Amino acid sequence: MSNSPSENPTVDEAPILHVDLDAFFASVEVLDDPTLKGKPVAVGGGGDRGVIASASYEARRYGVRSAMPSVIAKRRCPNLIILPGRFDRYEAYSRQFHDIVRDLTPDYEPLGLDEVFANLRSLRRLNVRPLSAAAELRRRINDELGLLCGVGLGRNKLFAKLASKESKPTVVDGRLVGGAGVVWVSPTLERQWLAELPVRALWGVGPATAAKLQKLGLHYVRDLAKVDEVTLAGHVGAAMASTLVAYAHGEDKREVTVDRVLKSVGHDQTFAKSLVGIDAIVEAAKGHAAVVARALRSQHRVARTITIAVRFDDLTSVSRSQTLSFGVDDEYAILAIAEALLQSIDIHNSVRLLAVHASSFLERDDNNVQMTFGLDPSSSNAREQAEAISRERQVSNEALRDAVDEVRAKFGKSSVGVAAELGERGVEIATQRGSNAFGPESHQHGE
DNA sequence: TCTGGGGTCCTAGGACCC
DNA sequence: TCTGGGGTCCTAGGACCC
Repeated sequence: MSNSPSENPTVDEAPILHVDLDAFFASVEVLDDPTLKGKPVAVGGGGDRGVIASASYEARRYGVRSAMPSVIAKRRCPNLIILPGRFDRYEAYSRQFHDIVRDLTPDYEPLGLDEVFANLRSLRRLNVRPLSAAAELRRRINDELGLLCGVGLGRNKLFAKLASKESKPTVVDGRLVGGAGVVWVSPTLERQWLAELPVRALWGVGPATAAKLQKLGLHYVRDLAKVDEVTLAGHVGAAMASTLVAYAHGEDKREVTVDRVLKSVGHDQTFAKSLVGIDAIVEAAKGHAAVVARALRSQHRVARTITIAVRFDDLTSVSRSQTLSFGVDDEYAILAIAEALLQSIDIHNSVRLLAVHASSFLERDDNNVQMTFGLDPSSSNAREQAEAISRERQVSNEALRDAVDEVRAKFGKSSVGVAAELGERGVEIATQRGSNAFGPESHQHGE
């Protein structure tokens, strides 16, 4: 369903562009180590519980796909080279990718490291044609980064994304076929094309929703176009029903949002060997808290809500969260809350995954605790600053202790003895940082 | 085939305030 | 005394995306 040669849409006809880098992580690995070229390469977890994040086209010929358990991937392709992933490298390439897109227009929105939506409307006055802009984008990404990509053009995000998928090469019977590079869905064809797609092709329809739709006899997008939205809402929820019906009619109100604001950071880890007992879990939580704290500080954020989640060996999960009246960004505070929350969970089984997340961000300047003590950033008196920080930390510690107490009170009934013991340790951990008020970290505030 | 780690958004119920 | 309803925040869980 690609563009016919005679068609050359204007920016008004094809305002939205979607670029998707081919086999991104795996391609970067091959660029950094040319001896991998032509071999089946994947990036992901190599262990028993690993999953493939990205697979080269050579690996795809054997049926290796992203999100596939590595054990299965190895079974399908015994020679598969599974690499652990070097995200700093992918981020470096991603930044260059974004630089190239930005040369086309600053009006773009990244999705993960390897995809971008761009709004071409601001190019109207420059008389830029979307097809030539897309071709130039591909050429630069290939020349300057050594990466291949697919580009889709459409009336909205829905069609641009579907088109970029269509632009990609696919594996059929072990052979690589197609790969138009740039695809535009023309208005005369878009309805019919959409109608024939399986519901699973739509954004937001995953395995669970697809199964529900299947039960309702809705297999293709054309089926969705005829369904009563209120009835559908009874099965998939109001928001999902509304967007699905809109998509089925080719409507997509999502804008290209240039500066999306980060809303949460977290760290998840699936252990090669499940953890047994609360002590091992709390020990692991220390590392998680440190990772999350670092992420918060690097984003210049403080978080009011700490969430922990555990997944047991039977694959059931539970989560607990606590929202504080103030924001935190250091590992001791995060750990104190996380530990109290962990104590509230009935650890009835060995634990395969532990997650610690932070959300409800406050700008540092809006943080209640700091506000209360009116730290004056204009003051050049280092000693005053240090004393203010010390006071602030003390109050932070008291507030933190109260917050830990609150968690204990909320969940404590079932395990009073354990909770009491935790409380002591929680405060001890919190105090540890307070005693460090004049340590290295105060410099960044002080002088 | 037996499921990662980084995130986003939605839902439903309860608490609380007016 | 018994009662309503809207708005907002919090919590737990689920689904989805790359």
